[in-house]
Amino acid sequence: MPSRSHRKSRAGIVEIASQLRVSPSMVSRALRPETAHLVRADRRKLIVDLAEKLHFSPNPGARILRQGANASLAVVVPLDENIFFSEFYGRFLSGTLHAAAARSWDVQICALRRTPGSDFRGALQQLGLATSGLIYLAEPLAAAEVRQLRDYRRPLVLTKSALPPGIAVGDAGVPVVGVDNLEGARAAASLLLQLGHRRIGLLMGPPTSRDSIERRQGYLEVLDRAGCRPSSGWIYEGAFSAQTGRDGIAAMLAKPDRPTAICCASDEIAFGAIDGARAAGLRCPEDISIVGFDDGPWANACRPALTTVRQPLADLAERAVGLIVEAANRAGRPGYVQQVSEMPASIVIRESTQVAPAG
Amino acid sequence: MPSRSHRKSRAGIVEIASQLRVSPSMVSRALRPETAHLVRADRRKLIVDLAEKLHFSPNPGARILRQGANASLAVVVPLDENIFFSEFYGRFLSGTLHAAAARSWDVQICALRRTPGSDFRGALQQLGLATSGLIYLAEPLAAAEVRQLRDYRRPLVLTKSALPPGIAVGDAGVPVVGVDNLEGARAAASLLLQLGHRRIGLLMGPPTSRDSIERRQGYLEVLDRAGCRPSSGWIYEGAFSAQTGRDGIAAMLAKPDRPTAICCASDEIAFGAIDGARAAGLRCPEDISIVGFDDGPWANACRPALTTVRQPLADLAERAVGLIVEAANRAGRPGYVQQVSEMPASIVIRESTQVAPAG
DNA sequence: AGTTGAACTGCAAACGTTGTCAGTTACACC
DNA sequence: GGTGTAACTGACAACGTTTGCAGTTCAACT
Repeated sequence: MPSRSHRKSRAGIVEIASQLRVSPSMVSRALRPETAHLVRADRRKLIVDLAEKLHFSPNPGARILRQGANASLAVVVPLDENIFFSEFYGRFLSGTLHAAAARSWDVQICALRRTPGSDFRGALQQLGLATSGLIYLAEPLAAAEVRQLRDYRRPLVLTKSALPPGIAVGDAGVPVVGVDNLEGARAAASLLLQLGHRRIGLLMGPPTSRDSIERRQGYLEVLDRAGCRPSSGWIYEGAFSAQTGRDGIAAMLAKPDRPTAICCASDEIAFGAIDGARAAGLRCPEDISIVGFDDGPWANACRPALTTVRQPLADLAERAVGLIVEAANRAGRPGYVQQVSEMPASIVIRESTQVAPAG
Repeated sequence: MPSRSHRKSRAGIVEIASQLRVSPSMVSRALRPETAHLVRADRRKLIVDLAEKLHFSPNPGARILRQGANASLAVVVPLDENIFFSEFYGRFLSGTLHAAAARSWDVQICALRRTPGSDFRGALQQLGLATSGLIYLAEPLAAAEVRQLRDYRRPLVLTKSALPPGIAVGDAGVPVVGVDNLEGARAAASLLLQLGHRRIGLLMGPPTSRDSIERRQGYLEVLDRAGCRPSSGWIYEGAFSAQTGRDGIAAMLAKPDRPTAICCASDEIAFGAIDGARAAGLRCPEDISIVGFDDGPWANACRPALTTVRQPLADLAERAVGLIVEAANRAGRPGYVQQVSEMPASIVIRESTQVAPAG
């Protein structure tokens, strides 16, 4: 903990005031843009100069206390070594930073270590202590935890990915933002069909992941309608990792009949799939078309550049921040309006897809 | 800004006290672990229960004000869309989160938009308003800005990458943490020499980047000593991006004589180089060995897995947080001890390097 | 029953800033 | 010189919590 003697060294507003033989009020006024016009110019200059010289900065505690709240929100992330590597967290967070900066809000990022027995809501409470709102971006919650969250007394936004698959977004009782996985997956599957592919495989994420489930559903919906439902040997599930892509495609290629196109549940899986295909002597996109899901930075930097579904994570973050700020501003408390925001995902066509090879 | 009526809804310590006909002091004591033993068990239970029921959480402002400081630090990052994508920021930040969590400090991440004319120190001041310390992780500073920072009155740590190339780390006048680029680069170059490579090219980052300069120096030092200084056509500089790798290797392969190994200034450049080599019909590592610098998550996930220099960014972050916490705890102010911490970088040998081809 | 000490409790004073309110000054105008 | 108005100023009371201090209770001893 910061020592308390640290504070002793601070020159406060009264110190400045007494040196200048002015009242503290004047110093306060002179130093804040909103009220600066209230003090005579020459005096203001004196004050500002001295404040500058003394390296004055207002005591945050006092300011927060006085003003009742501070313009800051906390983002709760899992305490995981690699979270920033993931497209999802990285881009969402940077979007949050942007959106918050645009409103001159501060962003606090807290890691949440969840242990099964611990008081989840209490921990969250603790984390969000010094902020006006909370965006939950960490591991999927249990249904019971979502219920606990309903009466959380500060502005709170959940990401859809954190909502357990069993709960519909509309029933969460808490504002939820998410990407329209269904529509994105449908678009990807449709593209492959249009390119003439009929034998299409699926490389999906873990079956416990809401995102993976929704994407799978979107793919299958379109393929079913076209009469191209993949056989079970053409559906492979694993972690959201390159290794899953490599393993999955190896498994598919071991079968007698092989797909000419693959839908993946993430870019990373797609990279692994391209790599695995190459290792097996297949060229992408000539021999096999592959679409990812995310449109992370690598999608455009790798070769072949990846055709993929763009997750509008920045928009998502913008929306989440917007909801928080709005809720914080809503003076009275006219009850929670259930807010569900699904952001449209769109397909980005690059090099990893091509018309289906003849035969 | 959060509305002020928001606060009205809060049940404070006095509210609890009056409902229970106890003094606020008792409530305060009962609710904080440090002082809980001072209140009789039955009473404490009453208080804790009611606090729980009312979803009480202490007003952060008042607490901070009273205690003089709060256990939190701010990390200043650039307001850039892709920062989290970069290995550097991502891993450093996640390290910071870890280190802070271990000390139960909070981390606030602020984006700093730097405009040339603006008051840099003031902006920083503003950003770190509510925190006890600052880690500067954003764009390289100008020499004048570093000078301004010397008398920053709160614990502050700079990353070496942010220090302009003109200033020695020892002269910054501010604690600096960084990676020992020199030693890392030397190790990489030595490895290639040991593998029998003599024709070695360099794909470097921008000549304004301190990191790139130091890495280049490390490479050249070792190569010079072995009598293998690359000709100027074998040294290519660009952004820290895959495209630089692709462009650079294309340029080198256009020359009559080609290198058998390449040292890169970052993993990303190395990925581009591998890709470019492949596009030109060369296999990595059989025809050309390539080493990166960073050891980001992709280094191990791509094929061939990248031989690279591991940046101990988590250690770096740990050290930075440690310095901040220590400085915050140092009760008196026995002057700034100039702290320079260079963390050792070590080489990780994977698949992208091999003994030099004969001839 | 009186004494002692430990365990517990409440009062009141901070912490540093800001907004309200009631002045006080300065200045132009009659 | 008086009046009216606008511009400026200072005193003071919050904001909600923590903590030093001075009690008060209570059980265990003489």
